[in-house]
Amino acid sequence: MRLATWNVNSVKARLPRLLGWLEETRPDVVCLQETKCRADMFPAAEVGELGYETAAHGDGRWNGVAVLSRVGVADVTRGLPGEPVYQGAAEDDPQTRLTEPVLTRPEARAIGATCGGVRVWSLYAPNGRTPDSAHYLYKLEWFAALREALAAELSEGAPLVACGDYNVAPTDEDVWDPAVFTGSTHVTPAERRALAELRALGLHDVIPTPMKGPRPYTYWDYRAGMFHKDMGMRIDLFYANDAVVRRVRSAYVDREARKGKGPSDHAPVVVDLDTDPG
DNA sequence: ATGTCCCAGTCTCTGGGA
Repeated sequence: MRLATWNVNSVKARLPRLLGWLEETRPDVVCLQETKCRADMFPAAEVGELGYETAAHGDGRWNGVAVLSRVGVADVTRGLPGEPVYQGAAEDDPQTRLTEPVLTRPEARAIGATCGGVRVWSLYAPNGRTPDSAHYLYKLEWFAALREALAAELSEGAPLVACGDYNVAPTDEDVWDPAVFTGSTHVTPAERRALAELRALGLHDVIPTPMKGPRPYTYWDYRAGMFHKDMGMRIDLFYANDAVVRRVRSAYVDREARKGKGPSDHAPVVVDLDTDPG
């Protein structure tokens, strides 16, 4: 069974590349993030022609997550119980308030589905912007809601995967130059503590093989030739419980998908599992 | 590092977000 997670940075803009990648890579289950697409606008028919069922959760312009599966989609959950609502715009200056309406409902950052006997979560953590911002506090609150949701599901011990764009580099090894990130989000102790609390629930970080270069980065900024200089970050994570980890045969970063014309700024992480021993 | 890409609305440019 082949699973993958990929922040596509707009499923509409990436559709030709997504379809080509699905045909070439043939994953059984794909978790997508930053689809930037309302659920009813998701190109389900196009991926359906390749044999995939879709479960999508989207609110339009930003965010958006989905699960594609050719081994079934059941028990779809959109959002997290108790997930926070970002109120930052209300605290900003009056001009911002005029142009950016205060959110009244949660953002589309989590969707869960059961696919081929595995409970799968596609996750897109808030960016956090700067550590002194309201958005950073929102990010930490979102992780707290995620922890509660996963704790409830993990208590059964059934196979579970929580993968996606966590917008946190777990260690200094997971950024190209730790000195550059001093004072920035993605590396703060509180964010890393949020990841540690998830692992304390019984989740394990399935670290992929980089394929090229010393580190398995999954994201490289579009600007300044960052990809070609391998100045990246590992922020797309594949967290799995014991029932999944003991079946992991291999895992890799598909950096080929970051090359060429019109790529996402993230590369997919692909994980192959042995057949469930039963 | 701040060199690009994507989105929607103000719509062949701008501002916001990452």
